[in-house]
Order: sequence, then C-alpha cells, then structure tokens
Amino acid sequence: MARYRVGIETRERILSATRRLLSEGGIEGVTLKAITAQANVGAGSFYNLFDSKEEAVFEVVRGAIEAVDPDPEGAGTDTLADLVDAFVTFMTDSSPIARIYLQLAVGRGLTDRTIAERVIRSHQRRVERFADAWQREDTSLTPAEATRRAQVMLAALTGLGLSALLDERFDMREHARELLPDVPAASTGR
Amino acid sequence: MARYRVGIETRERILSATRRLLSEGGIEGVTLKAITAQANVGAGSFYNLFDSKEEAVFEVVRGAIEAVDPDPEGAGTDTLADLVDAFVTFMTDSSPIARIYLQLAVGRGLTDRTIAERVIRSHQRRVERFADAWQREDTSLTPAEATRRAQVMLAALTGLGLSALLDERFDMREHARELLPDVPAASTGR
DNA sequence: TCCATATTGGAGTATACGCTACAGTTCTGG
DNA sequence: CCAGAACTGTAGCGTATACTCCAATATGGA
Repeated sequence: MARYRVGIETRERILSATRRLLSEGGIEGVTLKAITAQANVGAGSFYNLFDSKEEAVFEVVRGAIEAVDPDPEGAGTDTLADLVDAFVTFMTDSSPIARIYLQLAVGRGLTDRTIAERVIRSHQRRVERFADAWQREDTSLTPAEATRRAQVMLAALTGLGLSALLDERFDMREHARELLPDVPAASTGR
Repeated sequence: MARYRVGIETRERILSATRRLLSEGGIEGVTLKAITAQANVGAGSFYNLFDSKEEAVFEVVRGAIEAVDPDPEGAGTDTLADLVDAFVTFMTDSSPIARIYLQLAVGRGLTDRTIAERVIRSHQRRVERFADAWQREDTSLTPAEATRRAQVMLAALTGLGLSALLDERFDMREHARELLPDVPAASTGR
C-alpha cells in the first residue's frame, strides 16, 4: 500500500495538529474531531492513514523523546550527565508532551498489557544506556552493579519528573543533580 | 442530613463492592453499573450516599494507604526503614489498589488541578515524615538537608514502584533497600 | 491516455457511561 | 404512632466518543 505524495503530506498535517493539540490542551483535548478539524481533514482520511487515534499520539510522543536524545546515532559518546540532562530537559521543557508520556505509560500501561510491554522495553533500553555511560565513567564497576545503579537512578528521575509535572514550583534539575555519582561541592553520602 | 442506619450499611456495602471491583478488574472495571450490581443497590441509592463515582474510589484508595501506615497515630516512632517498608508493601502487596492510586495521581493529577493539589499535599506530608525519621536517625542533619534527601528518596521509591507495577518480575524491595543510608553488609532474606 | 490504486469528506453508527427524576417505601425521634 | 426526613429502585436522559462506510475524486506509473 505505497502512499501517494498527498497522503504523506496529509499525514504530516495530522501529526502537526495532534502535536499542537497535545501541547495546548493535554491529552483530554485530543479528540478525533479536534484533530481532523485542526488538520482540515475528514475522519475517513484520518483512518486511511492511521489505524487508530492512539497511533498518532504515540508517534508524536516518540518524536518528542527522540528530539532531546543527546546521542541519536547511538555512537556511545554520551555521558551520564548528558543523559540526566536530556531526561530533565524532556520533563521540563517539553512538559506538555512529557505529561502525555507519563499519562500513557502509567494510565494505560498499568491496564493494557501491550502498552506495558512497550513501556518496559523502552525503559530497559534507557537503563542500558545509563548503565553503559556509568561504566564508561567508572570502569571499576561490574556490568551488574552498573545496571542496578542505573535502574535506581532512572526510577529517581522518573519520580522527580512526576513531582515536577504535578508541582511546577518543584525544581527538578536541582534535585536531579544530586543523583550524579560525583557532585563537585557538597558531597552527598550514598 | 443525618444518616439512618440502613444508609450507613448501604454505604459500607458500596465501598466493599468498589474495593472488590477495583482489586479484580482495575479502574476500568469500575463502572457505576458494576458497583451497583455488585452491591445490590440502585443507582439512585448510590447517589443518595455519594456525590460521584470518584468519591467512592478515593475513599477505597485512602483506606488502603492508611492500612499500611507503620505509625497511624502519628507518635513519631517510625524509622526510615519502617517507612520504606510500608511504601514497598503498599506497592507490592496491595498492588491492585496501588495501581489505582498511581493511575489517579498521574492520570488525573496531571490534568485536574484539584486532584493535583490533593496529591501534592499528601506527598508533602509523606516527605515530612521521611525527613523527620531521617533526622531522628542522623541528628547531625539540618532540616533542609533532611527534606532534600527525603524528597529524592521518595521520588526514587515512586519510580521503583512504577517499575514494579509495570513489570512484575521487578524486585522492588531489593532495589529499595539500597536507598537506605546505611546498608548493613548485604544480608539476604527477610 | 488509461486505470488500478490511493485519497477524501463527512454523515452516520454503535455504544458506553455517569448521572438524574421521581414516585414509592422505610426509618426513627419524640 | 406519626410526620418528616432519609432511603430505594427503575427507567431513561444527555452526551461524548472512536470509528466505519462509501461514493466521488485525485494520483501517477506504464
């Protein structure tokens, strides 16, 4: 089912509309009606290009996550600080989309097996990247230990991100800094 | 509008039904129809006793959280380990209800101001309890530092809990132990 | 040019759900 | 025992939603 050019363009238009609605009105504002109105497209056209509304939403969220990746090529050159920074940036700068991400991961992931697996997989990939970076910085670490630490660190980041999204006065970057192994000043115990 | 005895009993019946449905079918299974059928009650009776479906759900979740509180009297005798343990127990043992809690906190909290404030408040209370316990165990800590640590610790616990709920193979208790300040030489088993 | 295939719009479908109106029944304090 | 308040069940209202159907039209490779 090769696409014609117009179809591809319409697809882009739909994704833009979805992204915009997601950013401005949260996940609640994204109804099929809203998307098709915003994109100037009929419902039939939408379903000619997407299998479901969720597919469009996922696509947008995926794009937002990729946009802050410090090493999109997978060259293995990212540091722990880079990765933490990327996570914090995603949570604070693209906060409307980060909200959606958490709402999907938690709200739907805890209910829907398929989504849960999707979330777990992407989470594990992230854990691996954190663990790799950690080992690159502290070569004395065993892989198992690095993974364990990465897991706890990502959990903490997720929790901090949640706090930040719920309470905008919460300074996520400040707290996230403490998670890094060697803090320049104020040595935090571990 | 003082309640009659029958009304109070009906209320209990509705809460039991809600709790049961919540545990067995998750938040999706809890429709008004399901509740009223399970409780042998008409919709009219339900709304005579509750303002909304949510009220009943909140009530059930609140009860489940209180049930694992290591110091329900607020005597100030709970240790950090107690608090962590209670959190882990809530997440793992009452996992269906913990799921609901997170779904409400995240799914609705990120959308609905009222719910967000509710969640933030209860979160702050928990942070304070963790910080107090931490100070009791390490009297050299300043209140600000204790709070900061408590915040990060709770964030990590929340994140770990999320992992545990998404992936049942994830051993939350194991990871949570690492968060405590002084690990007494990795003693396995409990 | 031809024509198989892709695209389009939007009215219409199916359905689910929270909640209410209301008339009849039960409760309970005095 | 009785008056007024609380309680009860049923029927159905109102609304919102994702998605389908299909006839008409556009596209672009041969």
